[in-house]
Amino acid sequence: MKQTAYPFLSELNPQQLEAVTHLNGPLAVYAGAGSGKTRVIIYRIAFLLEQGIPMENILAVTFTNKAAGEMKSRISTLIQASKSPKWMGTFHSICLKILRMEAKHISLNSGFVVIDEEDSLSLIKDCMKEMNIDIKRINPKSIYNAISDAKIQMVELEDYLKSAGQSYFTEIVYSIFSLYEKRKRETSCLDFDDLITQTIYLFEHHPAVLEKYQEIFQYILVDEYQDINYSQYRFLQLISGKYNNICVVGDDDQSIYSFRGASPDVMLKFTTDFPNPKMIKLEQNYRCSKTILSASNAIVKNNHKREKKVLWTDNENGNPLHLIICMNEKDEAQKIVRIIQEQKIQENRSYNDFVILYRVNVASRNFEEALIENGIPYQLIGGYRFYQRKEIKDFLAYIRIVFNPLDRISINRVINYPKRNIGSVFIHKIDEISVKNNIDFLHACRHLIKNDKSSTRGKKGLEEFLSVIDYGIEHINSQKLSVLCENLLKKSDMITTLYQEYPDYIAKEKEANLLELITAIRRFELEHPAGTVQDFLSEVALFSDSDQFDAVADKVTMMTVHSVKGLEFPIVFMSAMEEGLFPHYLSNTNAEALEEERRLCYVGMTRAKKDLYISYAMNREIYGKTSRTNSSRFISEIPEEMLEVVKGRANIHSENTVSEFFGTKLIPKTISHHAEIYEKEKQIPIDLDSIQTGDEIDHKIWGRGVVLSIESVNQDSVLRIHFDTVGERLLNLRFAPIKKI
DNA sequence: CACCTTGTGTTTTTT
DNA sequence: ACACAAGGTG
Repeated sequence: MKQTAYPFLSELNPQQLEAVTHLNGPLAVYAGAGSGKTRVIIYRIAFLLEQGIPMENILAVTFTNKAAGEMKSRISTLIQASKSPKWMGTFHSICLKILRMEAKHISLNSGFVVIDEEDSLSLIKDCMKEMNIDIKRINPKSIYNAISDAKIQMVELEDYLKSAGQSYFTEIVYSIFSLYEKRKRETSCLDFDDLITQTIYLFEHHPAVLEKYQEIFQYILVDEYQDINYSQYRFLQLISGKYNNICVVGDDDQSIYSFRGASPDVMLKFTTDFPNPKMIKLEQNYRCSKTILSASNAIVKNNHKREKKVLWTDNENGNPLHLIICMNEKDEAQKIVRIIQEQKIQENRSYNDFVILYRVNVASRNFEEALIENGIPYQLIGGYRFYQRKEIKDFLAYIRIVFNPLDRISINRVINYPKRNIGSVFIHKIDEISVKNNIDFLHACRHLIKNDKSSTRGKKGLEEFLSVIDYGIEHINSQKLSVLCENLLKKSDMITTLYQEYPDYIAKEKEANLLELITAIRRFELEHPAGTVQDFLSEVALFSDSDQFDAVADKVTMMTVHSVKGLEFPIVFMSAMEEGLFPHYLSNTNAEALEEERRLCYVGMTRAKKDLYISYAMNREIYGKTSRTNSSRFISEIPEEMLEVVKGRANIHSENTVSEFFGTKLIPKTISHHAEIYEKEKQIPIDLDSIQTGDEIDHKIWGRGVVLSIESVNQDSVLRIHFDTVGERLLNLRFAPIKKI
């Protein structure tokens, strides 16, 4: 190691420093929540570069593309160089890059298309229909899961029955699996899992290629190692095989993707998997207050399957956790919104200090409404992803067909959209022509147009469809992608159709989304001058929710607990903490799944730097019906002295009566809280109608003040009050913590 | 073939 | 509540 002083190394604690400067051989860093994990990775890369290791010999695998992007820019700042690491991204994007370059070795068309889960599902449905398997009796999603599982476990199609066992179900899976693979091959498509497994296949069958990449990837870093699955693990083993300079960073307590094939013990197994590994534990937390950290520890320590570690922090004790008890989900949303408004004014917070977390995406609805109602800017991460919206996927389908006329999934999607009188009967007819003449579907279409002299409405529609596609194919080389897309959009008549299909305001939004897509293509052209349309399309397919999170925008963030991993916020709301929702009822059946829910809860809680609010509603409408809830067992795992019930007026618009308040069944430990909150709710500090100009009031924080005026804004009363301490302030009567003197 | 009605199921988390 | 599929009618 060179003896130069690296100024940035002085910012590290001894363990971090050790992890950063460990040069050769396998290294596992157990990095607890908030222990400076990202910092270690970035500094380590910077250190490697300082040691003279070329940028292109460093591979850094991140969990999201966003994380990769952030890492790139942070490294550039740190080493003050404009060039950024070449090999940095998710497993999927890295494998994609390799496959594009090496496709020829495994007789793959290098212009292959990446299909997302929705596409995979619709392809599976098509296969099932073709095989006369009733979609109602067998859930296509379960087939998809079975296929995906097999791929993750690196079970090849031929070995599937041997490996999964012979049963009614596996036989069906096997037959659909076969057809699914055949269809994908015919149309040059790869699904998410193929990206990884095909790369491994490539390496295993072409030692020379593997060796080339082993030589390239001299230093490997893997973030969120606890969330990798078997195939990804296999990939790492292969590429690290020569130099063995692999550094993995993770936290088994934050393993929350076992449903995707990750298993928390990969982390624990690292020592036996790689030769002479070094282990470093980072146990100092720099993020959370003492209270938040110990409450989180109190929860996660109930898990049995974990590496023992004790996180500690030098941060101050901070406030207790805040428990918000709500009548129903609407009340919950209002209470949270009020707290945000209150905190913003009183603590001078900005909106991006807050994040509202929930276990399931559907829960975002009420918060969204409440935030809109109160004019609070927000960003919603997940749910309906931009590139997954129907209109976007419809239009992308046109582009995909133009560039890959074999793409049957896309053809099926838009051959009759906009409506062209092409129904299932007609499509079947084309299929027959295609089989009989041994030509692909699109050629069969042309064949039909030429040879079928009848003039049905469908035939006319087909001509229209072909003219759009042909226009695209014709100008594929003469027009820039963005220009071509603009023209295709016009030709396809999609926008006119949108206005016929939807009410104006919705159609407008969808049109805006499509224009946004064109903008995104233009941006792509600028950023990747050499990029091909396939590159753009795959980028789109691998684009994830969390990629759109904008930390700078002054907006309240809403996202699932899963997607918040890796982020931190001063103030965190964990909402809908009820049995059945969190832990989710589907995880209630086995102990392992329950432990994962607990880890998930831990992940959510440890995002909070300063204040952690936990809320639950005693009645919740979910999937169409309202039912009583029980508070989450995780709440009762928090030591009582760390928890303080938030006072607040019950939602006056609530349909629930006070007697229902006590009807809720409770986990024993929280009963006292309920009794308490009920008493507090009764002592509402101020009466809505009893305030008038000139009254003297007492504010929780600012003390004595005089009401100067009362205005009505929307449905709220806004008080202008002059305080002795801070002067004039505007307060909303609905949530101002004031008492009349 | 499109449209409407009815019925049925399905609802975790994501690259 | 919602989405989707099937089934019937114009």
